[in-house]
Amino acid sequence: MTASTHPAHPRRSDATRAAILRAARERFAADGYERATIRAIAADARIDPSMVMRYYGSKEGLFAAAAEFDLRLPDLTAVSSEQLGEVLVRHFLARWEGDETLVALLRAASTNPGATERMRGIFADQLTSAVATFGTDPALTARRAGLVASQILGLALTRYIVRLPPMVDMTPEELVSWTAPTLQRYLTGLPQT
Amino acid sequence: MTASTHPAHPRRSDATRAAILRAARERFAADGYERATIRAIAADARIDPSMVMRYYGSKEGLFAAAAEFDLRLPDLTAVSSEQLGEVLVRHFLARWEGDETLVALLRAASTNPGATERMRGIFADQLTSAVATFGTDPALTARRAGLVASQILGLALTRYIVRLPPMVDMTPEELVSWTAPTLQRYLTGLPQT
DNA sequence: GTTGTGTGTCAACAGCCGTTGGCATACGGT
DNA sequence: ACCGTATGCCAACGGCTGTTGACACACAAC
Repeated sequence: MTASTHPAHPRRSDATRAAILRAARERFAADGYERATIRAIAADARIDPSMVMRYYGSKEGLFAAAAEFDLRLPDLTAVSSEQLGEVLVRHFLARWEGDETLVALLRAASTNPGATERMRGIFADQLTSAVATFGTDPALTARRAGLVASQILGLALTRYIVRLPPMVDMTPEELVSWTAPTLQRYLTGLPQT
Repeated sequence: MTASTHPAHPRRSDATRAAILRAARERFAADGYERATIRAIAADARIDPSMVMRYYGSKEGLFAAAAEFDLRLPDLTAVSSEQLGEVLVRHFLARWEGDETLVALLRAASTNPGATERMRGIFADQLTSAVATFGTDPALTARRAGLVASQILGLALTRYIVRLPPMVDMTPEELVSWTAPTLQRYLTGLPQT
């Protein structure tokens, strides 16, 4: 976003901006929105707190920048219909383990209204539209996506936030093999009663 | 706890204590741990903030009292083994809809370490021991309980915290019919791979 | 070299927070 | 009627927070 838009004028402060963003993501992920203070984030980035204000306007603005996120869902039309569940869990797990942005967003979503809405938007928009790509009953796609979100977010909550021992100890592959059938049924199973 | 232990000496302040606790649960459920201020809770209870300190010692103490919770899981040995999932979801949904304590605990668990540990304890102890009552492979009971927790907590997170529209709109019975088979498989299904 | 602009530091403000101690009042036992 | 105790309010403290404005320095353009 920063360097790519103005390649001729790379700002000297781009490194600082990036350092702030990285520290912010760490703190938000570890402490949640209200406990993560601008002073602590600035200290992590070895910079004065006022710089954060200058570059991101406010704490809300900083969080908005730090929680920018794209699920990068794969093209589900290219997946055989009986493997949808497995592909989805595997993708989400990889996305979660490799990027703390989602953990930051999830932690903050419980207390910060803005974060809640962003989380809701991500899963309502990106996931629902992905589910809609393969043709099922349009009236059902929304709740199929909602149910998938409930299991995916429950997985993340118990593994990364609450850290329930069995959920932490299981390997990604074990988690996939247990939860893939669940998602598969939510996605393609017959509507229940 | 208060009146029952000393039935001969009902404190005159029991009503105040209860009012504080009720207001605290509401605020913690609505705002989370850090945004729920003692001043706001005291105002809701129409009382001075210092009273909260006198009766509960500190904000942590107040939260500990407000988040006291028992899942009251039914005796699963009395349930036919193919109905375990349905019974469990129905019980949890009823417990969640009727008592905001769990929502308060869940909201706080994302940011407050004490709340996280309590949540972990509740689901690790109460749920695991309930799952252990009907005889399955003891080596698997912990992860079965963990998986059940992931779907149950994911349900609560998407319905009561993030408020994903499809998860909010579904009736409890619809939720039961969709998720009961999931829990059933986590509880009694064959170990995957 | 001068000027202008971007980058960074420092000190401080106002506000809210949890928490404390003192003081008034009402109650219950004798 | 008296006294100890419980209950409640009030004012204030110290600390931390997001945020702001003034000031110092570095760099690029001309």
